[in-house]
Amino acid sequence: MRKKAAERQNDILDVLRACEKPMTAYKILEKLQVGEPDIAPPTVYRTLLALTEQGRAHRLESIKAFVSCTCDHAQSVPVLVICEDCGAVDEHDGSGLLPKLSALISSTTFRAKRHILEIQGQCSACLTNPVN
Amino acid sequence: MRKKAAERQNDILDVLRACEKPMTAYKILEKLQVGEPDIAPPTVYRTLLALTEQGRAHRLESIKAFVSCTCDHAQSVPVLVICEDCGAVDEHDGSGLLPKLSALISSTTFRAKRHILEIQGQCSACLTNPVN
DNA sequence: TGAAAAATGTTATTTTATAAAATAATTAGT
DNA sequence: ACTAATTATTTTATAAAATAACATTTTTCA
Repeated sequence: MRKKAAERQNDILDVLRACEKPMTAYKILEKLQVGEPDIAPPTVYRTLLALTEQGRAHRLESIKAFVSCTCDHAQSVPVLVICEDCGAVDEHDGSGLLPKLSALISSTTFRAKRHILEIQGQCSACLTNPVN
Repeated sequence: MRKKAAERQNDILDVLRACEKPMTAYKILEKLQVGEPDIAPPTVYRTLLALTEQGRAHRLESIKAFVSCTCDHAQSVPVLVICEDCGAVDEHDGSGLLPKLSALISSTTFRAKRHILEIQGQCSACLTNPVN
C-alpha cells in the first residue's frame, strides 16, 4: 500500500520538526526508512519540492539542507540565519527588505520570482560558550 | 611541472570571464582539461575556494555554479541576480541592506560572517522575448 | 467499466563534492 | 648548498546529493 502525497509531506515535516537542526535529504531518507525500508531518494526529493513550493519547508541552499518553516508559510522572503558552529537555524520575515532590494536591482526590468537570503555566522549561544 | 596557486586562480578566472554565464565546477574542469588533461576535481574546487574567499569569484549557492566577481572584490554583501531562463547573472552591491538586515536578526546576539543574497526570476531580455 | 491522465514508486545513473594518500616544492637550520 | 621538516599541490578513489528514465498504481470521468 502506498502513501498519499499529503501524508508523505506530513511525515517529512514531522521529521524536520522533531530534529530542529537542518537535515539533508539523505538524513531525512534514513529516518523514513526506519519505518518504511523501501523508500528511495526521489520520493524524498519530490516531497521536499512540494513542501518548499508550499512554503511549509525551506531549503538552505548554502548548506544543502532543509528545515520546516516556522513563520507564516505565505511569506515570500524568508531570511534564514544559520549558526556555523552548532547548526541552529533561525527564521525571520524579510519582506520589509523588498523595497530596498527592488531598488537595488533594476526592478523595472527584472521580475523576481524567488529571494534567497541566508546569513551564516555564530549564534549567541556559541559566542558565549565557544566550546563546540 | 605544476602550476602555482595564483596562476591556477587566474586560469579559472579567465574561464569564468570568457563565458559570462555561470559555470559549474565540472564545466570549468572540462575547459581546463583541454590544455591540461590531468587536472582533477579537487584542484578546481580548491582554487574556487581560494577565489571565493578572496572575493574574486562568487558561488551561486542556489544553482551550484560560479561566476567571476564584477564588482569591488572587497564588498561584503554581493547580491546575485539570476535569470532562470537565459542563465545570465547580474551582480549588485547589497551593503546598503546591512542595517535593515541587522535589525531583522537579533544582531546583538548573532555575529554574521557571510551573507548570501540571490534573486531568481526573469531578466528584461527574456521578458521581452519569451522565446527561450 | 475501462481508457486516459495523474500520481507515486523503482532502478539506475549523473552530478557535485571531498577524504585520504601520494608527490612536489619550499623553508629553515646547519 | 645540503637535507630534514614543513607546507602546498596533485592524484586516486569515493562519498554525498540530485535527478533521469521507466514502471506501476491510483484516480478521474466519459
